[in-house]
Amino acid sequence: MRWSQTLIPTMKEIPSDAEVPSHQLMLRAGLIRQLMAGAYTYLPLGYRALRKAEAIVRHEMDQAGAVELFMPALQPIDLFEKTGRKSAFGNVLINFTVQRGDRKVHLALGPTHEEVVTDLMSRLISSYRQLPITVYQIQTKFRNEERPRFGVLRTSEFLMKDAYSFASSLEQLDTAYQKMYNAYVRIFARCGLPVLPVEAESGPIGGDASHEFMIPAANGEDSVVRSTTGAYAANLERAETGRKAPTIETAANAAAMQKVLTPNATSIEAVAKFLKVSPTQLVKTLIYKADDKTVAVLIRGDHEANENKIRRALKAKTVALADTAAIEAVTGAPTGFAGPVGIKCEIIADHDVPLITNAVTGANEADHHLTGVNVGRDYQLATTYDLRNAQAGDPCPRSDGTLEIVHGIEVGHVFKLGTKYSVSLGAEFADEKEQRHPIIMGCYGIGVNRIIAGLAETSHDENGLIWPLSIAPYEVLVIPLNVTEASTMEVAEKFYAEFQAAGLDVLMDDRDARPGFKFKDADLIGIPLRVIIGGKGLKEGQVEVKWRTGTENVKVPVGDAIQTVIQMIAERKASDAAKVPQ
RNA sequence: CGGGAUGUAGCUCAGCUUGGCUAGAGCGCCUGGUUUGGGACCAGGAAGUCGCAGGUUCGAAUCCUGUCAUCCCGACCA
Repeated sequence: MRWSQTLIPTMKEIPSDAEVPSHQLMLRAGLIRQLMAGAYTYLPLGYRALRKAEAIVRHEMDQAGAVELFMPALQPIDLFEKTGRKSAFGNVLINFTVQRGDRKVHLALGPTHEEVVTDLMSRLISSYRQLPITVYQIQTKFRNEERPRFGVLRTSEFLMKDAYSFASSLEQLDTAYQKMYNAYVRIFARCGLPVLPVEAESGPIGGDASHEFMIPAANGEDSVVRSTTGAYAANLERAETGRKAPTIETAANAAAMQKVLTPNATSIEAVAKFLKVSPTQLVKTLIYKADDKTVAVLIRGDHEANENKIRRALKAKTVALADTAAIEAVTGAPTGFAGPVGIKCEIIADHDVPLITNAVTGANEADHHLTGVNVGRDYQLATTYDLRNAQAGDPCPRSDGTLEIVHGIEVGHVFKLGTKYSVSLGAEFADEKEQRHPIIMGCYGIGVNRIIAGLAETSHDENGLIWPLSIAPYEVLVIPLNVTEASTMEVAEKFYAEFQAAGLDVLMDDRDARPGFKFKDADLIGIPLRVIIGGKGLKEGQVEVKWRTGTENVKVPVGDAIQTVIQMIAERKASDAAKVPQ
């Protein structure tokens, strides 16, 4: 492609609306333009990169034995009503009614395709002999994000590769899951993305039933916990603290319990400040409604409760903070003064709570707290649980390392669904004894746009983008320094034609602009290999070749240059491919 | 949905506090010329419903009210 004949609107200045690096660079390099919050046009350069990512995803899905199909984005709302996800998605699900003749039809724009694919397979699968099978598509998804942000990282319309596996046994599901997991590792490696697979909230099957693939990045929306030894990585929602259940006994130096006046001190900070003690000395007593039961959850003052962990510890379906009436019913006091001593409900505690000697807790009485509270003497615990979010410095649950917290961009997710959708949509198969069972499913998503945005976010320098060869919109950029010089253009045109003939993706900057201007744009759009033709070099019979990441220009005789460039690209491809795990 | 900020030319911004003639600059764009190895220079030129609506006023980019949009923080995120 000739630069003058395509549309690459580079910008010298940073658009004021863009804050994160990927957004700034993708705008400046002419990859995207915004239509509205959360909706972006992919300009020619951006679309080429997106399609390259798409091609890698498609190739690896095919290699993993998944079969491609294409489902409608437009979906009937009743499928979502059957699975309960109309209310689960709430406002995120874009849905509306349209008039068809004399009736109204209620439609949704697919935020994902579990319903559609399960409905489809329920009609197509009848026997265990047809299983297992994995299908996938690459398609635009729609979600009415409450707050689209970070440019292209979080949008209301995005390209997703979604795959769904259908199995007749847990063993088949495990195999399908592992194939997808391995394919994901290869996909991100081929895209040049340093992803971290982390354990994620896993839903009904439990165990290692869900992994997210995270790009470590300062602007990532997810918090990821990882061990310094590399033995463990998990989403903060999921991460174990690595703490063990302590022996529950009253400390030898337990002080007497005292009731103290703490007017209007209802928060941990206020109480700590008022009594001049560290928040680590306090016990937070959170009153939860677990299904229909009211429960007091004890967490150390400086820790954050994790509702998923609480729900699992209580074996409840749902947990939510209790309302004021329920709190007053068990504490006999207004909100903010709950404590374990004398409370009228079940108590569960985090591992770190009984370790606090002479704790400060609420007194279950307005404007009062207790000091010198000790487990075993003042309140009783049978056991303790992991109920809080992990923190930096916690021990690693799998090794002798410690945990640290990093931010990450979620670019992929693999998930063992189980039978949630097949049960609600009646997708069943008959086994060899003609017994009917719900099909066991898995789902596997990749945000294709996030591959591009993630690269822009993490692979750049002060001059612009740095694309890996596999995703770069063009592999080679030919720069004739002066397009008004016939001798320069003769060489440039020959190179351009020969590179194309050799199957390289080549862009030629044929604009009548000064060299410095072209170099700045070249750095900005980040094409991996640059061939510079003109000036003194050409008089000496040489052209210059430079990697975007390199510091040195390599001078090559004009006659050898075509072969040299073709070879450099081939070698880089080979060395990139060698880094991809089998 | 709660909090904060911003809307003036394609982009970055000034002008607004204290209302006053034809609304400015840099970059970009067009024409001509000189230039040509890290975002050139000279001369000329085009381009703006000052987000939108209403109000106050002799007079509004500027003051008031409403509204829309965008960005950031938080809540939310199968």
